[in-house]
This record gives sequence, C-alpha cells and structure tokens, in this order.
Amino acid sequence: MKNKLTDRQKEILDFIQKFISENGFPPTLREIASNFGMASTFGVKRHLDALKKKGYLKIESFASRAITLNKIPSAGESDNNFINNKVISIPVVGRVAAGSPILSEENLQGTIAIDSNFFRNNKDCFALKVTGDSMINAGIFDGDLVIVNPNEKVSQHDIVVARVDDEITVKNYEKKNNKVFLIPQNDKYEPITVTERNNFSLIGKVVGVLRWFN
Amino acid sequence: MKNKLTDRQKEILDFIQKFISENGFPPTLREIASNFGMASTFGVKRHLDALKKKGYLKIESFASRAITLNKIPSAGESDNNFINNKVISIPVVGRVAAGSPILSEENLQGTIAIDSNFFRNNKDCFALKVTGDSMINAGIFDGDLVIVNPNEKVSQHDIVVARVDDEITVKNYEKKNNKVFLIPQNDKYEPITVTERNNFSLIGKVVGVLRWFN
DNA sequence: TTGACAAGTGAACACTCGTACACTATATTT
DNA sequence: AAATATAGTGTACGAGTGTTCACTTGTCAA
Repeated sequence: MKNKLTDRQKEILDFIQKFISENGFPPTLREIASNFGMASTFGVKRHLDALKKKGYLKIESFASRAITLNKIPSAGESDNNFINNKVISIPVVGRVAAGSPILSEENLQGTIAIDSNFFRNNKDCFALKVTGDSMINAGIFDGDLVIVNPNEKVSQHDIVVARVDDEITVKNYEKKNNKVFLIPQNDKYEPITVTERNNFSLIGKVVGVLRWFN
Repeated sequence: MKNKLTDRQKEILDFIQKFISENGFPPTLREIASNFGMASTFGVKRHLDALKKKGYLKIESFASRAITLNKIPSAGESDNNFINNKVISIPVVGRVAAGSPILSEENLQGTIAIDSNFFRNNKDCFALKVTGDSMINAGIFDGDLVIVNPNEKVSQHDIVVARVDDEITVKNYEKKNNKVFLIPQNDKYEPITVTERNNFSLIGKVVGVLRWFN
C-alpha cells in the first residue's frame, strides 16, 4: 500500500488542518478550491477521496463540512519537532460553580501560555485545575492542570472532562452498548454509569497534563 | 444584560459541545432537532439565535454547520500574545549519551516554550524526556517531560535528576547518615544507594512535569 | 509513441441546510 | 383577563454543497 501523499494532497491536507484549527469547523469543497485558485470542485473531491483512501481523514458522505482529520502527517516523522515554538495563551479554569458554563467569568483563574506544538487544533483549549485523587493511576494528581480540547474527537478510553449533574469531573471515557461509563483510575472509586436521569455532557478531551512543584 | 440561559438553551448548548467533541464538526439544525425529538428546525434556530445573542456561540450566517462555540477573548487568538505571560524557551534533552554533559549538543532535541510564572529562578532550566517507569507512583510516566532546575535547592524527598555512573535518572532524593539514596516510586524497583565508588552528581531538582496525549 | 497518472475545467443534478412565516400550546407575569 | 415569553409544528424557498460526467493538459516512465 502506498500511503505517500503527492505534493498537492499534502498542501490540501495542511489547509484543511489549518482551516479547522482557525474556524472550528471543516471547509467545504468550494472553500478549499477557491483557496487554491481552483475553479472546479471536482479536483478537490478527487484529492479528498485519495486522502480518505490513504487514511488521512474521514468523510461523511452527502453531508456538508463533514471532514474529520485522522492523523497528522508530520507527527512522529522526526523526533525533534519542537522546533518552532508558537505559543498560545489559554484560560485556566479553577473550581467550577454549579450550573455555570465552564468558561464563564466566575470560574476563570487567569491564563497560562503553552507551547502549541503539543496540541493540534488548539483553538478552544483551556486548562482545568484538577481536584481530587480519582485519576492518580493515570498520573493525574490533585492540583494538576489538565489541558482540555473541546474540539478533539473522543475515542474509547480517552481521558475526558465531563459534566455530570453540575459537577465537573475528569475520568476515562468508555461507551458500551450505547451507555457511557466514566472510569476513575483509583481503586478507591467506582465507575460512574451515566443514565438518562443524569445531566451529562462531554466537555472535551484531555490532551495534556501539567504539574509543578513548589 | 441578562445572559442567563433557559433550561432548553442550556441543553442545546451542551449537545452542540458534545457533538463537536465527538464528531469534529458542528451539527446541523436538523441534527440538533432530531436529537431532541423535535420535528421542526425553526425552534432550534430560535434557540441558536438566543445563544448567539447571549454570547455563547457564533454563527456564520447562510453557511452550513458553521456554529462555533465562543471562547474567552483572551484565548489563543494571536500567535504572540506574550502580554501577561512571560514565556521562556528551554532546551529539551532526550536520551543522554553516556559520558556526555547533559546539555551537550548531541542530547538536545529542540526547545519548548513554557510559562515562566510556574517556576521561580528559571534561568538554567531545561526539560528532560523521561524513559522508564520507575516513577509512576509519583505520576511521572515514560515519555513525560520533566522540567529541571539546576539552581533550586534540593531538600529531603524532592524529586531530582541525578547522574549515577554515566546514567541519568529521575528519583526521589533522600539523605540519611550522610548517605544518599535515590528512591524510585514503583514497587518493581529497589532504591539506589550511592556509594563512593559511584560517579554521582546531582543535576537538578524536578520542578514540573509535562505530559501530552496524541 | 503509447500508456498511465496526477490535476483541473465547466456544467448539470439532487440532496443538504439555513431561513422565513403563520399557527398552536403552555406557562408566567401584569 | 390580557399580555408576554418560551417552545414547538408544518411547510416552503433558495442558497449551499457534495456528487458525477465528459473532456483537457501536463508529466513521466516503458
């Protein structure tokens, strides 16, 4: 199988990546075309089909703007991709008041700067200060900051931030038989089963952990 | 200004958030409607307009799936908002070649930017990529980056980076009866007792831990 | 030269999707 | 009782959007 991309395909993949990270949603075929000065959408489509076939993205057929990225071509190629540091400043969320949106003023504790090379699609990232020890076996301790990306796709066993009945919690995500389980990483705690009675919402995927010692 | 959400509006906002995080792109009006068992898109639109008016999201008019959740104004918009956050760039050290000074060229993998607010006296800090699982009970895993400060005073039980016989290791530091012990945080490993025969030197104190998930 | 392949055009088509309007229903407030 | 706000239905329209087809251009290897 030749999964290598042509130059044009790579250009287009990069553009989609950039577009999503800047806008929060994927581009249409015509938006891609016009970005490259192309007049027809068919060329774009053929490229997308190729990218899909090679596993770089997924496309929901017959739906608009339904491209999702699969993997980043540059990642893992070189060991030292820490080179150009783009720094982004993200808000830090402390204790979340019951019922309030997580990013509402009252919850904010300030901002921190992080190296954006660690996180793709980092537009709406924020940092959440962890309380409790329910994730110590995953190396997340009380007082740690977890970096949360609300736009990243959540897969089985990912660590996520979720809201259950006005409480914000960090757990491993698991979906079985259409039921959602939130698994702590500490033998002292039991998994949470999300029922219809719960007010449940996924807030985002944990993409990083930051701890410091004083 | 009354920015409080009605119950229904909050439900819908949560759903959009969840949808984006699960799919990577925003839902259409009809997808929102059908999720709530609604038959018409108009009700949804009215809710979205309300949410937009109250500042919880942005909508690109006449474009499909063009909902974006609203971020805090300070969130990573510009590439260089170093304003409130002082950022320092520190070198990243990968595998350390035996016998070489830890900061020698061959060991460097690049640099990362860090918010200097976390670390006082950060002049000579560097980051070290951890190999091995000897500190998992301290929440330091294989592949994590530890931030090391060579200038910070090392006290009993601090986590340190040390060189023992050409090997770089991360352990808890303990001094008893004028003898130095390096204590791993993993039951699989035994403490290291530093003797005079060892080529031992303390490199620095671990002041932070950074992990990211891809 | 021939053939294969990447890349693009222009037009046509059908489905998707946001927008709009009139009407209904149920609370809560005045 | 009347007014107001929230919530939803059903239908319709037009622009947005993915899909498809026949045809053209340029490059590269056999």
